[in-house]
Amino acid sequence: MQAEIETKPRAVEEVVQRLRAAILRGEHAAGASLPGERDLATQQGVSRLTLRAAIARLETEGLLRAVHGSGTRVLDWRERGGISLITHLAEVDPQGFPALLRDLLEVRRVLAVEAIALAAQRCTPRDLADLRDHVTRQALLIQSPADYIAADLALARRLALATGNTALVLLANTVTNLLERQPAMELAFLVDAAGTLRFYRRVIQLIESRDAERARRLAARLIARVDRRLLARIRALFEPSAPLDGAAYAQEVSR
Amino acid sequence: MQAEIETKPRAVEEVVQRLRAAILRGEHAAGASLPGERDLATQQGVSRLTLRAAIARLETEGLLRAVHGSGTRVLDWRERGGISLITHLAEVDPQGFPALLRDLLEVRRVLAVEAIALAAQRCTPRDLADLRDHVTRQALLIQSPADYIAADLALARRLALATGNTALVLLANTVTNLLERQPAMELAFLVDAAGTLRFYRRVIQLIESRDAERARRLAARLIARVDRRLLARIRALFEPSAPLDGAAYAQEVSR
DNA sequence: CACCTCAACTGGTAATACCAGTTCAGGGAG
DNA sequence: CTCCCTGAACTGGTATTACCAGTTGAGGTG
Repeated sequence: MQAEIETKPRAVEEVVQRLRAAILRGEHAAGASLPGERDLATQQGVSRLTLRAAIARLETEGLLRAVHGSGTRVLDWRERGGISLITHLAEVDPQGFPALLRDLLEVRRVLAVEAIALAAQRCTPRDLADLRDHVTRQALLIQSPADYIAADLALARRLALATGNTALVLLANTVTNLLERQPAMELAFLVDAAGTLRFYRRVIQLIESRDAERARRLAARLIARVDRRLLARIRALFEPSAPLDGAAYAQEVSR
Repeated sequence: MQAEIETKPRAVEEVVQRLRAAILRGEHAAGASLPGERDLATQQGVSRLTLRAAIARLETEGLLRAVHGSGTRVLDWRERGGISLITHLAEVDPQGFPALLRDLLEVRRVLAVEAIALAAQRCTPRDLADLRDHVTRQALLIQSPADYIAADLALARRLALATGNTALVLLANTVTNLLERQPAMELAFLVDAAGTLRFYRRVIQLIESRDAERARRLAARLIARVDRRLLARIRALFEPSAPLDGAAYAQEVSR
């Protein structure tokens, strides 16, 4: 267990976060032009090179568009912003967390249901064994939140692999890679780790049945119920208390 | 119409493509280390700076992981690769295009069905008007493939916005941003542009009905049929002919 | 033999100069 | 006066060089 608690944040990373937060907060209006790279670099206290690296990343996130000779314009994140923004939106507006989680769960539900159905239809015996192994090993990590979460995300990747659908695999990777680095959202699943494990075991049973239609039907109900409970708990946490930062939230959620 | 036919590819872009293709082709084994940045830069004929920019992008795509002091390792794209790889997988293995398209359609179907249902349930009158406007305007572009595709992708974004689900909006943006730059896959939809427009009009009717459950049921059937037809045509195109490059493929598809 | 240390890797930043598109004001031709 | 065209002065893109900062592992030291 190589404790990765305090990885010193790189300069680029800090600039990215500052700029991203400023844009999401609307301090740079959509459509407006950013200051020139030379100015912005000194303004952020880094070299132009580092500033450029930051801009490049924000470009891939769909927040900026740099045009050679013209300038760097701020895009409307609702029009162009990529899925990687979803965790950072919660950072900018902590009160919006429950709403974002609801949205994310709505998407996860339909994707998970389809994944389960496809897996029931196409997964290999080896895929199935992998999934079973994974769940039993994850159960042992229930005391260690960080490892548990990592295992949880890895399980999602396994399920995607079991579908034989490359698009689903890549999509799962995109989201899990994201949550691995910004676990704030994934932490929500710790509110009922034991229940989640039972849920996984029933999902595996559905896949084992090899009946895609039945799996789809039952999984839809099952996940809808799980999501409702999860969301209710999260909303309850947000009712009385003040806005939470990541650490306090993690502590509260994991009890 | 500012003809954007020949935008000179930037150096970074070329390096990214070469490295990505090499990795996806397996020329750099997963888990292995890349040559040092100094060596790799001279080897690729660019400065170390440019090479670093390329590496940074491949990191966000989930193909590489650079560790300060240690080196840059190649990741297994099936484990970590993000959704942005889906278009490039087709470039590396043109024969796999129909399979990838099938996978992408399977995912699109469930997301689109859910989006339609959510839109029927929550969209504002303004959202609905936007959608209607968009379809009528898109119909006028049927003769101009590039514009038609752009409009098609924009419509997907509008639909996502109409759901009021932020996760869905960002996900739609991620995929459409991708396809805008690498239209190879989106071109498939040109095989039946007229049919697609009819399809859109029926979708809007479903949303207008404001009956989420009915919309979900009918949309699922509708999309399944559209996808089957589309896939059949694409497979037919790939049967007799040799591997196609982008231009030839576009010409063939749009007739 | 175990431990520690240090040199030689590795990637990360900085500073500077220059290349290459875009823009737009200003001047000349009609 | 209008139009076009040119060119300086922006903008982002690349190259070069030097140095900082983690990692690693071989070799010295207890």
